[in-house]
Amino acid sequence: MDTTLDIDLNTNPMHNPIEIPNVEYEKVYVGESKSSMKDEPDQFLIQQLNRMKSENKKLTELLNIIYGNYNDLMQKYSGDELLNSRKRKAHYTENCDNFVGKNGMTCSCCDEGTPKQIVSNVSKVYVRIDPSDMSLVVKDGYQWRKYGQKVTRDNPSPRAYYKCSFAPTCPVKKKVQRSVNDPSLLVATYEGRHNHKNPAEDEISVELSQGVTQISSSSSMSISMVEKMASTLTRNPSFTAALAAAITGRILDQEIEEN
DNA sequence: CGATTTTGACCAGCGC
DNA sequence: GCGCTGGTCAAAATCG
Repeated sequence: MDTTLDIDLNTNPMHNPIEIPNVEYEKVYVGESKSSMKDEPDQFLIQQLNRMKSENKKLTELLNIIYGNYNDLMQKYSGDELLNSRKRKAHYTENCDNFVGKNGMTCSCCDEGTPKQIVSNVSKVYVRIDPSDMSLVVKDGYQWRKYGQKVTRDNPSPRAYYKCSFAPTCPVKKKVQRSVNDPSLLVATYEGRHNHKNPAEDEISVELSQGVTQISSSSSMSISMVEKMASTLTRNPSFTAALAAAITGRILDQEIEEN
């Protein structure tokens, strides 16, 4: 059974059932004259900031909804293979699973069915890949160094072991292996949390700031430019990966707070 | 030439 | 204690 859920990273906020103040958005970009924008660049930036805050709030709400849906889903799948205990006693408790589709992703975590001593920074990410693709590579925005590969007993496909390239400063490790049931699904298990920024996120924030600078300095800007930016970002695998990482990080933070 | 990957050896936990 | 297994190490090979 395919448990992968897809979220379309579309550029149209109204696609989302949660309403985002798009009217205001259009007013800012289309309705205002060039001169007024030139006269009040600060006000324009403040409006931009407020709009982004508003969208951020909506995204947070959406995330909470996804979170709730995930809990429902995990209750149904409490006996699922994903939660099977390892033969070897684990020194951690899995507390977050993430699902990443090829064209989008959803994420949630905090399995209520797992033992209660929780809190470790272990998460799973599922990546849909081309079945003919034999590489065990999960593009998550971080740089990894492979330090081992093993064939495990319960899965004919090899498991690859990676450490963060920033090791030993950054203690994060990940294991990547094809799903035993679905060879087109890569299962990446992350252990620990990065103590540095995601290089891809840095890249994206640079792109974004450049874009905003370009918009605010342009007298002939249009919504198409914004759409183009959004399109560029959503087509960028690093962006979607970084988004997944950011969401995972947020959820883990929430989990730690709750415990 | 430095960084990364490959791969066999080694180590430790677990069940019997 | 022994064998099985997952995880890690480290030298050699490969890559850019």
